[in-house]
Amino acid sequence: MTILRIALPIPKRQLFDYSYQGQTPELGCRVQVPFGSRTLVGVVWEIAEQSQWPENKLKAVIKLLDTQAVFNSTQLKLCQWLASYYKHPIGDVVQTALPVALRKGVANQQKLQQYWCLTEQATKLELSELKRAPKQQALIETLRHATMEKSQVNQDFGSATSKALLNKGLIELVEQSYEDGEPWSAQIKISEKPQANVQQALAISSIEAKLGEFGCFLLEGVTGSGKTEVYLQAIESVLLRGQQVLILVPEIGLTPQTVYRFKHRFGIQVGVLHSALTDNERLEVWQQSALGQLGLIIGTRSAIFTPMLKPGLLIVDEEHDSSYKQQDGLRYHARDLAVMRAHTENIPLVLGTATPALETLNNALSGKYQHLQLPVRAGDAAMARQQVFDIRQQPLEFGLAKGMLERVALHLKQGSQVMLFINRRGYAPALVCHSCGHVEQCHSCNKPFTLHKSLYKLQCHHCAAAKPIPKRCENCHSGELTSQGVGTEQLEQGLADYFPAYKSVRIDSDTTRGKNKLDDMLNKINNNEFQLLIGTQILSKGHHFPNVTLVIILDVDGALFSADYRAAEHLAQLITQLAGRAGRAEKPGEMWLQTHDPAHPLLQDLINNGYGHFARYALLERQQANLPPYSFQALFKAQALSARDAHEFLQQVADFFSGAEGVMCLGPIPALMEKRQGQYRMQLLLQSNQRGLLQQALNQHVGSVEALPLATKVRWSLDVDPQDFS
DNA sequence: AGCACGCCGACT
DNA sequence: GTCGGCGTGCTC
Repeated sequence: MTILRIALPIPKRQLFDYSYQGQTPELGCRVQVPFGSRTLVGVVWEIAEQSQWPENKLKAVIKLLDTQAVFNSTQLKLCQWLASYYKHPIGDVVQTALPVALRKGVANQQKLQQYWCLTEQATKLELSELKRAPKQQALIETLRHATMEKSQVNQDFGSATSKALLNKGLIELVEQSYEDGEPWSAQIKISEKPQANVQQALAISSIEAKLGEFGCFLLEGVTGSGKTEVYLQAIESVLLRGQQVLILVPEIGLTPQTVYRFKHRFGIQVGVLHSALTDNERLEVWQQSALGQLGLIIGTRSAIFTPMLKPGLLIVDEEHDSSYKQQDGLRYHARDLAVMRAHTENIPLVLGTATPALETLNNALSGKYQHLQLPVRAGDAAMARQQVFDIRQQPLEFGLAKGMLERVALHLKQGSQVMLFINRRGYAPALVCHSCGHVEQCHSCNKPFTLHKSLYKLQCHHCAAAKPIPKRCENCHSGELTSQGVGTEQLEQGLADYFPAYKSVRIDSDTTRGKNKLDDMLNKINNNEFQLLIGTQILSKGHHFPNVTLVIILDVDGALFSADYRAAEHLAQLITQLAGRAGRAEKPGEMWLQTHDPAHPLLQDLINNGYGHFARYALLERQQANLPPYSFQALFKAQALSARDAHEFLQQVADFFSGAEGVMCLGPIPALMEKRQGQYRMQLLLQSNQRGLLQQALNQHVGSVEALPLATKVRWSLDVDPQDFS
């Protein structure tokens, strides 16, 4: 009898055995199996002759769903690695790696390609007959040159346009198998490319020299130094070899312009994977890539799982970006997985950024990665000059010092745009009673409510809680409630009142919610419709603001004195990214950092010597403090309605690890956010100087942790290489 | 995870 | 008497 050992979407670190009659399937095929009272879709992970499970309790596979495995050998290996490195249940890993449609058990068969072409009637048509329908006219015009895929038409013209033309009998839908279409390798047309400068050429040839084998590159290029051109020329070589390229970009960086740039350069279809796709659209890209029908695939974090028939190159753009680390479930880092993937596929990997993560820089400095540098800014770019502004004993108006307001006025008068950066949404981060000092707090999170004046609400930024703004203090009933601190909303309002002649806009997650809203706003900004730009993190990600000549960061102190040892690194990345995206050669920008500690060594190092120097200094500090990347961490988190349960559970976990060789055990201690959404949160940090020892200890004990009686009572997770300690 | 089983309180 | 609350435990 054949026993199939199945990975099921169940949070247990084990496989489930089923009997199977018939020809033995490949590993990586999906099956439908009975599980308790339900039926589940799982993946054949191992094949055995016999089972540990008593034969009378063994159930049979209901149905084999694939004749060909949905995972190729590379993906099987990567899943295996993920499960073993992150100590995560294999079934859950498989679940994460598979597109939703395939998880549900739909057939993994490619649909027919559908594209629109003109009917005979349309060839005789005078375009002027459609002059009242410009969109239809444009589509006809486009189709006169070439047929176009249905999905592409929907994206570019909208489905209403094609429907109208279909009804008029001017266009028709033609179907064919993707395999019958012209392959992308035959479609490549390289449009004109710029001449690479010396450093770019060196970087390109270094990458090209590694094609066909494993190699990891850190491409460190200041903003505007032409990283993308290096990508493009390396991609070109790979495509011309008939191989595929997978590019990862940060969540916010996947804009139509990014995609257009690649599509336009090579004249081929680009597979795009982002969060807004439907399950079927995602599956389609996955299938096309797996069958080698796409030359280029661009996507966010989870795109790293997309299979390729003929892989040639991996690129992780803005590799320092924190969105590459998944923060729930399987807490993998897409950049680290990319390294593993490049290794198993035997292809090169390029990690590109202006501000490398300290882990990555360390690997480059130690020679593990090849370090490619682009120090010169090409074309019309110039880095904004960075300076600190001492705000000790300075009165602040809506968070801004007087001297800063004067700078703002000056730049506005010169017809430039001004950008103000503050990492707090809302009007004010707290509402305080002036007579008794009581602060309005969210009862589920024990954190101050954020005041949102425009919404007439107090909102908790850690859970969904919100309530009307109270008139009186809930403690002493005094009517003197005052706001404490400054958020984007207050800053915008203050500036709007102070500079009534100029238009202001606020760019944060409150105002950019909704499809294309951010994109619209950015376009309007670059059309000079606004002069005062107030925003959060979002501003630093991937967008250029050539008309901005003044950037002010209001609150750098928070990050300099944070309990999170990565906060300074993130602040430096933010400052450097912002400085690189404002201004241009004939209109260089200036940047001011408001601080109470103008002499802070990290801050001084950053503004005087640049990110590269700062990062090396910060690495030295990490080394002295024995922090990552010089040590290795794993973080157990637990949350429960009672703080005692969470603590008790982690104490038992700590007891397992207390004797582990070379592993230090810190905790259990309350998490930085002690309470969230009504749950008490604790954590236990494990640290070792050797990755191997930490892994060994985890291997030895996760099983026992999982088996603890309390493990079913509290919500717990294990985060290997944690990024976020909140 | 999700579902059944089970043991207690408030309803027609 | 039963409907349903969610604690516990199991699933090949």
